[in-house]
Amino acid sequence: MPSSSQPARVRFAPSPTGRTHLGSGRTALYNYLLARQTGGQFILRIEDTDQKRYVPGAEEELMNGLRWLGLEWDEGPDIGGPFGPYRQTERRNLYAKYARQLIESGHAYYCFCDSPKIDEGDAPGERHKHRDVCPDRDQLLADADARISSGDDHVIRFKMPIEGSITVTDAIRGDITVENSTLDDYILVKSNGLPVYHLAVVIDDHLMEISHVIRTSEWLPTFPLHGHIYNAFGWDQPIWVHPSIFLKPDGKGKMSKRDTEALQKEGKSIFLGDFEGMGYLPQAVVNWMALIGWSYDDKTEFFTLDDLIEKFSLEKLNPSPAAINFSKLDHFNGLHIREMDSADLANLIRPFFEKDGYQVDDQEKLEQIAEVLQIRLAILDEAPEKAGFFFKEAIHPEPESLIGKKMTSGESLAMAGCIRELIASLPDFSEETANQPLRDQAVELGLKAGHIFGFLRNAITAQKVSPPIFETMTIVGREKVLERIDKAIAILENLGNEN
RNA sequence: GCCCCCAUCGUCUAGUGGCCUAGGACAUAGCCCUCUCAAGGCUAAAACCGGGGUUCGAGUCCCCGUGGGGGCACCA
Repeated sequence: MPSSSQPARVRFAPSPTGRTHLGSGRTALYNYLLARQTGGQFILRIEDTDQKRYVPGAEEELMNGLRWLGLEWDEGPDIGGPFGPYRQTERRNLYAKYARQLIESGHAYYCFCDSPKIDEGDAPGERHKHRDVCPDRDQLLADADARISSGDDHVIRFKMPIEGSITVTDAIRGDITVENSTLDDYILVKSNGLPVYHLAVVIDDHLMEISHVIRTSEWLPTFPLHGHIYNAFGWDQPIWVHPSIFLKPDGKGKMSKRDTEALQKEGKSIFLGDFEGMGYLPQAVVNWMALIGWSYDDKTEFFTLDDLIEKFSLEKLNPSPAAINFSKLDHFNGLHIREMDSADLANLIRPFFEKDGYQVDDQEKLEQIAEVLQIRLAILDEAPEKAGFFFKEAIHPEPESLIGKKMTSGESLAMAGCIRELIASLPDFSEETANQPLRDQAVELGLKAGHIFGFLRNAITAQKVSPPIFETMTIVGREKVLERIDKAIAILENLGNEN
């Protein structure tokens, strides 16, 4: 059931201050889903009013990450749109007019205090409220204007009502009422003339006709302020939605820089830009993220992006904070790998083989390998360790691995000879033609089929686990299979000579 | 410290007063299948934070505790 029948205009509005996290990915996803479901627009807006924290390249990584996930935006800094510009620093001239409007209507004031000094040394708990000490709060506008024209440094602050309360409504939590006495005269425009988030977000969301603001619960504490600003302008508020934040895997707090680094040491990461290289599918990441804080029903968990567009609903968002769980991502990745076309899988695993130094020049072979790997892979990254032997010129099985359970090296050698002869003598080589004869051979030798398969596995792959042996041999090819058996025989002979 | 939010298996969750003897999924263990490994199938263990109300009846509503989380910048 759609959350809203009206087309939603939603935005994802990150600030380019660092690498893009999973949490941002999920926020973007929810916005995207609502837009697509209702036939509305998904807008990308860059909130870069803090030049000090600006990180070059962050914007590019962000866009790459969203595109990798499949979240294409309809309006944004790179593609433009009817409500542009979509980068706040490019909108800077817009904000002054609105700030002045707030001042003239008595909802804001010029403040000439040196507030950093006022607060200096105060512990957060002891910090007094600015509005209780500010001498400029009730200054005549004419006087303030005179000081400004004489060049006095100033900021613009919201004139928070001293009494009363405000009620704002969050779509997943309901009404939230806060006493104005617990709020303060927040800065709206910095002394450099740029607006802070609180002002810019309200103005931009209003001008861009945003219908739903979906952002994480970190914004809940300043949510009442945003409500006040809307009221001061006399504007209608959008529908507010604050999905909960992600907690680190142990559930104790959100990811810190230290946690992030620790995670990377275990080969994991919460940066969107890292998932592809780690071997995850965007479909799986989307599926996984969507389900941290949202659910469809009591049993369905596998979703494609299209499924999510159809099934997503604001009503099923969960208000409580949720720990991220990488083993579940692995599981979803496996599910999505199994769902895909094996030729596509081949192209996806290729770079992982190449990264490990394998020469992948035979596309047909790669596709056969992909087919065999498809149900055995949870993470693409595992492909080389499971199937690297297919690309090796020569393999080196451990001598002991060629000796069957409860068999001597001599018996194993004899068995190997019989197997070699049989495989070489087959008119045609395939599972159909080789399976039964090999099993018969085992019986003839008084052995179990497992002995023969085990020997072949070790001789051909030099691994104790591998894909099913017939599929493996088919891909390797009879010629190379015989070569490797010969090598194994030589190893066994050598072993016999030593004894 | 102050403000705000949250509270069902280890984790993600279903549950909107009787359908709950609390359902699903991941992870864990066992079994089946089986040439190894997977995949798949079956099974097991595993939760309503506590106390008060309201009600014929509470996981579900209210209050208080407790616990967890977030925020308290001329950052977003």
